[in-house]
Amino acid sequence: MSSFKERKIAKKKEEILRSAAAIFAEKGYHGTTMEEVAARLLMTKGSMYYYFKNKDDLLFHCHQMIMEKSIGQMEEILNSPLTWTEKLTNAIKAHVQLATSEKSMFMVMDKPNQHFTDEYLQEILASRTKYAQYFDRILLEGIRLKEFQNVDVKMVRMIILGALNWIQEWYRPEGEKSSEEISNAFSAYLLKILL
Amino acid sequence: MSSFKERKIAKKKEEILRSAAAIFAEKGYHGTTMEEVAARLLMTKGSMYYYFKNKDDLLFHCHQMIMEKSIGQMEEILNSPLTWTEKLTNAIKAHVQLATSEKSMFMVMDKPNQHFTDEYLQEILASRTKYAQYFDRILLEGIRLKEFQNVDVKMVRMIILGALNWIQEWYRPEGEKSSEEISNAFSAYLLKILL
Amino acid sequence: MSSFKERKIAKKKEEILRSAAAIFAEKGYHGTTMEEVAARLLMTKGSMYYYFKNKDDLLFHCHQMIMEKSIGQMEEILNSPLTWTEKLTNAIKAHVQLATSEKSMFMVMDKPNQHFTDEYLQEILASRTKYAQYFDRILLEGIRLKEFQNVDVKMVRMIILGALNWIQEWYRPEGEKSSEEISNAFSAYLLKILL
Amino acid sequence: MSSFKERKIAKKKEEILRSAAAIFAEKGYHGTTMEEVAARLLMTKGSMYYYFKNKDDLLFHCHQMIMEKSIGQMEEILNSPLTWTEKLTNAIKAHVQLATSEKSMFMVMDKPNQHFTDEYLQEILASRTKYAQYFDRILLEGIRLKEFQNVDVKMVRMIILGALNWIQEWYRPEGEKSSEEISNAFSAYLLKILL
DNA sequence: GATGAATGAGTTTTCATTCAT
DNA sequence: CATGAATGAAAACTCATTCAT
Repeated sequence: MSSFKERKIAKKKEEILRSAAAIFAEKGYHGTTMEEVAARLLMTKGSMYYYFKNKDDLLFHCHQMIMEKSIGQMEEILNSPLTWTEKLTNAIKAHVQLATSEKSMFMVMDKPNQHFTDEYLQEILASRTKYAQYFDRILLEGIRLKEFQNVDVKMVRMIILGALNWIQEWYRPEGEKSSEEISNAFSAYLLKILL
Repeated sequence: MSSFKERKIAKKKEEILRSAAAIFAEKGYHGTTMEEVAARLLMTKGSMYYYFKNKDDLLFHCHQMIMEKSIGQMEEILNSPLTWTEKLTNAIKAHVQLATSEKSMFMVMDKPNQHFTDEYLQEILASRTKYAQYFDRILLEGIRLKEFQNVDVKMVRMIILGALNWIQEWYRPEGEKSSEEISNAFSAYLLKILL
Repeated sequence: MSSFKERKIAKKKEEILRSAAAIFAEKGYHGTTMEEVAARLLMTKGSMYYYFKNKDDLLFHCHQMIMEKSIGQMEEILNSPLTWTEKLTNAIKAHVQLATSEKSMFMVMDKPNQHFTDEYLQEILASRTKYAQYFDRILLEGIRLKEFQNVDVKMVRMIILGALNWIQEWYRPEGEKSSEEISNAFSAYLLKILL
Repeated sequence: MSSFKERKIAKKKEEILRSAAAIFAEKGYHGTTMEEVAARLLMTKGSMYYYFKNKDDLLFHCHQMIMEKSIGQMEEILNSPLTWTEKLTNAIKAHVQLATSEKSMFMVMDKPNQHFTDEYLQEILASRTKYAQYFDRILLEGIRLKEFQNVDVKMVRMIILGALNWIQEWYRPEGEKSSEEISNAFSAYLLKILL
C-alpha cells in the first residue's frame, strides 16, 4: 500500500514523463535538452535529476509506462469470454485508442536499440515480444478454431502491427477522423485479411 | 550529358551516402558522428565536407535518393498497361523490394520534421505526399472500375503504408523470410482488404 | 564541565568524522559526496549539516583531531624524564602507532593547501610547524648534549617525517608487519642516522 | 623514426602535460578545470581534447612521463660498474634531482588509486613496484657482498622512499637548500642506516 | 582535392548547500 | 532534530564545422 508521499512522487514523475514525451515527440530525443523539459514544467534541471537519474531513464520510463498499459489491456482482452474474432477486433481498437490518446509516448518509443543498451534494452525488447506474442496467440487460436482463414501468422501480425504503429505518425487530434472512427476502420479492414 | 569527372563524383557521393545511411540506421542520426562516417570510408572528416556541405545534407540526400527511386518505380507502374489490381500488387511488391534491399536508407527516413526545417522539409514532405497520392489514385481508380470494394481510401492507404513502412524495422537479410516471400505475402494479404 | 548532551553530540561528531575519513581516504576528498558519508552512517545529508556546517568543516576537523592527538603525545614525551635518544625513539614510535591505527585520518591530511584557505589553513599549518619544531627540539637538544652526532637538523627532520608520513600509504592492518614491528624497525633505523 | 609532424605533436603534448601538472600540483587534480589548463596555454578546451582524450588521460601521462624517466635513470645506475654503496648513493641523488626539478609532476603522482581504475592503475602500480624492486635489489646485493649491514630490506626501502617522496612537498626552488645540497645530505644520512 | 588542427557553442550531469515542513 | 525536495553553479566532454597549408 502506497503512502501519501509515494503517491505524490509518482504523480510528479508521471507529470515529468508526459512533459518529456511531448517534447521528445516533437523534437526527437537528442534534439531535446533536459533544460527544455525542466523549463516546460517550471522546474530546474537539477530537480529533474532528483526524480530521474538520467535522460535515458526518462525515455525508458516512457517506454515502460506504455508497455505496461498495452500489455495490461491485452491481457484483459485475452482473459475475456469473447470469440477470437472479437478479441482481435478489441485488441486493434484498444491499440488505436492508446496510440491516439498517448500519441507522444508512442512516437517516442521507436528504435529502442538506438537509445538503449543492456538491461534497459532487454526489458523493452522482452515486453515487445510479449505483446507480439499475444497477437500471435489470437491469430493462432482463431485459425485453429476456424474463425480465421489459415494465414501466415507472422506476416499477418507484421501487417497489423505495422499499420497500428504507423498511426501515431499521422494522427492529429484535430484531424478529420476521430480515434473512434479510426479504430472502427482499422479493425474492420484488418479483419478482412483473416475472414 | 555528364562528364567523366561528374560521374566519378556522383559515384563517390553515393558511396558516402550508403555508408552514412548504414551508420545512421544503426546508431541514429544524432548518435552518429561525422568522424565515424568518414572513418568507415577511410576518409577524413574534412574530405567529406567537400562532397556534402552538411550533416543535414547527408541525411537529406539519403531521403532524396530513395524518394526518387520510389516515385520512379511508382510512375513506371502507373504508366503500365495493367489492371488496377495488378498495379497495386506491383506497387506493394516494389516497395517491399526497395525497403528490404535499402533497409538502412529506409530506416533513416523517418520523422523528417525532427531533422529538417524549411526547404529541405518542404521537399521531403512534398515527395511523400506525391507517393501517397499515387497509392490513393490506384485505390480510387480500382474502386471506380469496381475492381476493388468501396473502402475508405485514406484509411486503407494508411494501413498499407503503415504495414510497408514497418518492414525495415524487422526485416533481416538473413532472416527466415526472403524479401520475395515477404512481398508475395504482403501483396496477397493487403489485397484481401480490397477484394 | 560538559553536559550529557554535549558529550552525546561530541560522540556523534567523532563517529561522523571517522566515517568521513574512511571514505575520503578511499576515494579522495573530491571523490566523496556528502551523500555517501551520510549514507554509510544511515543518516541523511541534511542531518549531517546539523553537526558540521560544511564539507570543508568535516575535513578540517579530521585534521584537527589528529593534530591534537599528535601534539598531545609529543608534549607528553617532551615533558617526560627521558634521555633525548629515548624521547626521539618514543616520538617515532608514537607517530607510527597513530599513523597505523588512524590510517584513514592520516591519509586525508595531505596537501592541506589544496583544500583550505585562510583561517583553517593557518591553523593547520601552525600545528604542523609546531609538530615539526618539537622534532627539531629533540634533535637540537640531543646534539647539544652529545647524545646525537652533529647533523643538519632540518634535513634529518625531513628524512624522519618523510619516512613517517609515507607509512599510511603502504601500511595494511592485515599486512605482514604489525605496527609494533614497524615502529621498532623505524625507530631503530632512523636512530642510526643520529648515533 | 619519427616524422616532423610526430615530433611537433609530441612537443605539444609535453607542453600541455607540463602546464597541467603545474596547475594540478597547485590546486589538486579535482580542483583544476580543463578550462584552466587550456587557458594557461592560450588554447581552448576543445583543442586539449584533441591531444588528450580525457582529464584522466592527462594525469596518466604525467605519471608515465616521470615513471619512464625514473626507471630509466635507475637502470642506467644498475648497469654501471659501481659498488652497491655508490649505486645507492647515485640512486638517491638521481631521485632527489628529479623530484626537485620536476616537483609539480611528482606532486601530482600520489594516491593513484584514488584517480585511476583498471588498466591505467595496473600500469602505474607495475611501474612503482618495478622502481621499488630496483631499490631492493641494491640493498640486497649490498648486504650479500657485505657492503651494507644486514637490515630488514623492506623496512629500510620504505624509509628511503618515504624520505624521498616527501621532498616534493617541502622543496622550494628558491629555498635555502639547493637540490644539490639536499641530494648530498639525503644520500649521506640515509646511507648511515646501512653502513 | 585532402587533411589535421583548432574552435566554441552546447549538453548532460554532479553536488554542496539550503530550507520549509 | 530530521528530512526530502529543490536549486544553481560548475565542470567534463562532444562534435559539427572551418580553414590554412
